[in-house]
Amino acid sequence: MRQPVITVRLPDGTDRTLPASSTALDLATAIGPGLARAAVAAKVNGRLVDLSHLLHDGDEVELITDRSPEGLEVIRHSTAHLMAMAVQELFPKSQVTIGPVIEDGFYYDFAFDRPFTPEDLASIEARMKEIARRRLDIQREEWDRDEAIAYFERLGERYKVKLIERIPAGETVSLYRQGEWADLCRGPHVPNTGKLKHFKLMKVAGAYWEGKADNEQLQRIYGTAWASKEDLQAYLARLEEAERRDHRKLGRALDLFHLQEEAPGMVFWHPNGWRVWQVIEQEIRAVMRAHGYQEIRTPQIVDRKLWERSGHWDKFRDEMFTTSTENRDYAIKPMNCPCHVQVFNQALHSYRDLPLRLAEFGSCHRNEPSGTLHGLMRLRNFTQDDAHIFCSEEQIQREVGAFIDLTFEVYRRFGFEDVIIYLSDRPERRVGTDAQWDKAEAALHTALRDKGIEYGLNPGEGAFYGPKIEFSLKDCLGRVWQCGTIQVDFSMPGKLGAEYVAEDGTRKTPVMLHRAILGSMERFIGILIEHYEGKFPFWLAPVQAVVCNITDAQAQYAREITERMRAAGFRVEMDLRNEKVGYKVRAHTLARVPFILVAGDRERQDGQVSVRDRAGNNLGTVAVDAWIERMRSLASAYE
RNA sequence: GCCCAGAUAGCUCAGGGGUAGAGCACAUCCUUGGUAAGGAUGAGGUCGCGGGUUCAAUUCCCGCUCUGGGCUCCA
Repeated sequence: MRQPVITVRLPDGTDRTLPASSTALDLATAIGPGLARAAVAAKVNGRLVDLSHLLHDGDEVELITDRSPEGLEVIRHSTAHLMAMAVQELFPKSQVTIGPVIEDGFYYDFAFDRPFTPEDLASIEARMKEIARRRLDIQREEWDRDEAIAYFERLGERYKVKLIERIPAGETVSLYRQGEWADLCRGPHVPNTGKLKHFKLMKVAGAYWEGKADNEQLQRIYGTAWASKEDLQAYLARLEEAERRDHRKLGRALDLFHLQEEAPGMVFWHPNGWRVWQVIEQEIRAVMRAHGYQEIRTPQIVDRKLWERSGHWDKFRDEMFTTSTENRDYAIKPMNCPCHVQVFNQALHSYRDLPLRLAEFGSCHRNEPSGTLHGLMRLRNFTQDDAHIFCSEEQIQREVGAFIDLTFEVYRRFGFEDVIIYLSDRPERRVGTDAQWDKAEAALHTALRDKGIEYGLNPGEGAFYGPKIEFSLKDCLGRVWQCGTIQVDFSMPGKLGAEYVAEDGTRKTPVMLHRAILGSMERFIGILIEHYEGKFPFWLAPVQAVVCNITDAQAQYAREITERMRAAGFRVEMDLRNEKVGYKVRAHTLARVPFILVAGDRERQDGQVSVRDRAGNNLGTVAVDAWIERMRSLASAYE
């Protein structure tokens, strides 16, 4: 009698015939033992499933190996389960909650009567290795939803019960079992704990149940997992590299700035850091002027009444620094817009004045929660490259389009090509009419689409006063920081009495666009430091060149040529110390000075300098005038 | 703000119930040396702040501040 068979189709279009009741793993084995070893899951008719999944006639099957991104996710997910099992073996009182895959790894949140310590982490990791060696089969089980609830209730797993209760009654849920331990999970998982080899637990942290701050706090353990030892090592090396780029370390090493206890979240800029700031500020100032902005300056401390009128007092009182005299209360400004409206209001404007663009390097103070402060990236005192565009509704789209172009131009100039863009649209609580929101959102969408820009959508994440576009850059650890933004505001101009006279002689309220390109000057400098690993391009470098003499005999010559380069507008220092030239070269190379100019007797005789760059290349000996020309061309090319 | 960890010389870090150590940096002297560290000598610390335990605390305990990693938040 003939055995029943099924035929499945592989991704390359070929068909394969297998005995009925074959699993995905059987298919892998049939194709080759290497594939069977490497396979961690399968994709059947587009759906990710376990290797134990039964195949049917006509299925389209793709085997997922540990080399594919999906396979890696399966490994990480299974490693999260492995960790949870290890934790519960070691700490039977702990309760499991959720354990998702994240970029580069996974985490699992536990409820436990005490926090996990770093020592716990080591023993958990050791137990994970041990369970992996047990080579437990990981099996999928289908449970009735109510029976699953009963099961986890018996185990005292309150959080799992809550999770399953959200699944409609009567539905089937899946559990994955490895040995005695099982967890509610959609899957798929690797077939056996023995497949999990290259992982490391990274850190413990608190995290709120369901991500809500008033819920109980859980213990989160972060881990990383990879398909191979090499990948794991490469990842750990990447973290070390990130540490080398950390703007806080480089800020100290390059003497750019410091922070200290007496002024938490506020920066002390050192001469080198402030030079970088000044270059950036002058650059932005020039760009603003060229694009029709007028720079202004407004007060730091403003009567509370203005913040009440703008609505900020109501919403952000706790985050505002305040001060008072005998009979008046003030707030140190947390933002510039109300002040800019005051400037706008000092004249009766015609529609002919619009769009009116007012810019300010506005220093703002916000009393951010202590736990959120982070180097230059998140501060209590920061300076925005802020501007407000007062315009009519009809002008929104053009202004947004022009701003997008400007933003990309500026980012490119600073060396950033990788920009992450999100559009946030109307939240539930909002001001303005639906018609206004329709128009404003459409203006933002259209402006982005016209430029052919890819962007994501954050539904409902807009400000209460209008939709916005946000432009973000990444730091050395891949953390994303918002820099640029443009926000449509229907609310504040009206609240603060801004008006213009329209063509027909009636008074109208302008729309206000809040916008910033760099966002916070401090944050942007932090990202720049990490992006360049402190090796600022020539035009941005705090010290662009250092002149080093070889012996005292060239000290006077070194002074002369330094002065000439300074007179030409360059930031040049000299090092006349009684040290060998090798010592000086090393010092300034480590300080990331773009060019080291050695002036010895040979150079002095011919009016030259010997040029070496910070990468160690010898650029030869050139006449001082020629060198100044070379610096000019580098600076004007933003190199 | 919440959870965990940390705070020792200017910087990076070691140490440990009996008032402290390295490297670099700094100062002085010798050396005038051609592209990543020349040599010698020296100075430098209320061991974050406050309280407790102890004959004795920088070390152990508690509180606070700040920093770091997360969580929440971010006009």
